[in-house]
Amino acid sequence: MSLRSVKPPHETRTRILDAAEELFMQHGFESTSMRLLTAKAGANLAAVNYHFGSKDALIEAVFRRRLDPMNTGRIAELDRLEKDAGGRTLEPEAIIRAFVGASLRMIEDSKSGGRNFIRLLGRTYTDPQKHIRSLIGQLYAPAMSRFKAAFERALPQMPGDELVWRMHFMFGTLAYTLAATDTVQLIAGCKPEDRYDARLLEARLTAFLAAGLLAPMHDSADVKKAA
Amino acid sequence: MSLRSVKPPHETRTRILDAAEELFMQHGFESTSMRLLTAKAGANLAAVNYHFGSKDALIEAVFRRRLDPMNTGRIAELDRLEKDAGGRTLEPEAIIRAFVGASLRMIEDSKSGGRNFIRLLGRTYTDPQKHIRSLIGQLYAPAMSRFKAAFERALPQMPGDELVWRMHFMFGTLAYTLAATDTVQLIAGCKPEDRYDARLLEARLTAFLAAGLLAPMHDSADVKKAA
DNA sequence: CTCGAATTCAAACAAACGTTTGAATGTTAG
DNA sequence: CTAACATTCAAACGTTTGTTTGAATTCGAG
Repeated sequence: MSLRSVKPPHETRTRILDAAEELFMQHGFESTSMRLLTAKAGANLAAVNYHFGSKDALIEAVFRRRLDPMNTGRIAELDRLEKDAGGRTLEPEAIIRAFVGASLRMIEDSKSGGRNFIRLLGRTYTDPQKHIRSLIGQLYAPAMSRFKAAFERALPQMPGDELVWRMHFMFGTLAYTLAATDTVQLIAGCKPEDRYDARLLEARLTAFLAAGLLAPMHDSADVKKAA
Repeated sequence: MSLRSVKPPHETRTRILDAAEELFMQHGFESTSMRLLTAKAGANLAAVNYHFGSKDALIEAVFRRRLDPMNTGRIAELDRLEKDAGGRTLEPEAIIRAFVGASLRMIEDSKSGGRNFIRLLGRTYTDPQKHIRSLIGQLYAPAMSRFKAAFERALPQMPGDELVWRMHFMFGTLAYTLAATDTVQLIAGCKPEDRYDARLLEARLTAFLAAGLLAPMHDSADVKKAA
């Protein structure tokens, strides 16, 4: 009985998930073959089908493993904020920080594959395959409705459809910022040194999002007049 | 000599590009087979390799066909704005409108495949394959540096790295808004009726982006203190 | 140790992939 | 018409894909 035999519960299962996370991020779902994946995981080719059933089921497992804890953490953080505030209404910026903080905290974690996952996730919101998008949507639904309710309380004067759009814009900014690593940075001729100084990025991102969320309402008369 | 024989210069070439645009948008690059693509275009399986050389070269041609005119149009619009303004500095919101306008105008065009292309484009900024991202970056480079210079003139007090980040956020918001069709909308429980009323969307998007661009600077002391 | 379940393994499966080939067809100019 | 070129076509190429199989191996409980 060696020191290492402390009974890892699903060792190869976990190794496969880690390898999948990294390879899916690097090459995408289709371009990652089971042969490359299992080789990287140090497992047999048949291991994926044995442990997960199919490649599609593996993809689903990759997202469930991280997304469920991440979003329950978001909700818990929001609950904590509201409890601390007593009856007072929350600052919109505090709600934003609770949402983006969960993503940015995961990006700092380069030890486990959190960074890989966040970049993979950001790209998957716009994946061509409908069943993948609907899986993501399903995993996000509880947190999203919870945060929408919080924003509605914090911004009672904002029309419902306007809030939905501004949440959409905010979500898009976050997703793209985390997923796109070089495209615009290179174009703008910027050194990517502080790219993932998460604290500085959080300050910049939160300032941008809060201003956008609180932007003065567009004059709908202008829109109709111009039409 | 029938009426139809008015000598279309590259009929099948164009049909292939149109079919590729739609199928790449629906299923992605890898999941779109040459057999399905050529069948939809009404061409022979070998036609793609004959007219373009390879599947990768076809992908490149799909982007070049639309992206080059779109970005030269952006630059021309910006030139026009600056000429009309004489020596006065432009409003940041006007610069934003010149940039997003080109995308939104193309989305209104459902006759030709502009709408398909915009959604495909929005997803491709974060494509896993590096040579695809670098192609996009190369096609965007002239417009991007031109708009960066315009923003620098309009916002002389903003530090350079802050401007780069805020342009990155704006670009991401636009890209995601155009590419993501259902993910967040369904989550938020919103009817997608006015999804592509381009005029209303432009008003909403411009208001959000302008506010974000002009957001009060984050206090870097806060960032360092918290660290 | 022994048995039965869980896991790993090498090998093979049929299907689909992008690409190439060489002949057939269509088009244009002399 | 003929010659030369451009395009289309059916067929086949060699790889690679995700998955399955059945035997070998490992492992934990009686």
